[in-house]
Amino acid sequence: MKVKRWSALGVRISELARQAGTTPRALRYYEEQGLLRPARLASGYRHYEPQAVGTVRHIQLLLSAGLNTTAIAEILPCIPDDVTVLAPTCPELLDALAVERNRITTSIDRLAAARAVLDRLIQAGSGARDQP
DNA sequence: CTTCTGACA
DNA sequence: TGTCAGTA
Repeated sequence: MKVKRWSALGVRISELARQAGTTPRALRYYEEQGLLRPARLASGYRHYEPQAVGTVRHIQLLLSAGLNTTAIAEILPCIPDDVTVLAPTCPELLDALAVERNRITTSIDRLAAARAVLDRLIQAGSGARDQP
């Protein structure tokens, strides 16, 4: 069996990006934000462990949930490397998540208010459109 | 050829 | 986030 025994436990940035469905640019950004801490090869290239794929997916999920990188940096360490589905590990995590939930609720309220303004504008102008 | 850092839009 | 430059 001719396996690539030298990198059997890790991949370089392009590979991880491919496996996680993202770009090398994003992975470097995550690291800059303290979300990833890849090892470095003698060449200076970043070296990611196999479980990094899961970590990146967690990051993307949290990002899509509206959390900023700072919040994710605090939450990530509460998630086991091998976990498949996101599940609370630390009790403090629940409080942090509640804070984020409130942040999202506030955003929704602001957007709803903005939509209400547009609704009024649209209704006020609907008559002028028929008889220009 | 791939990646790295820094930088610009 | 994409992309370019100049390297290693």
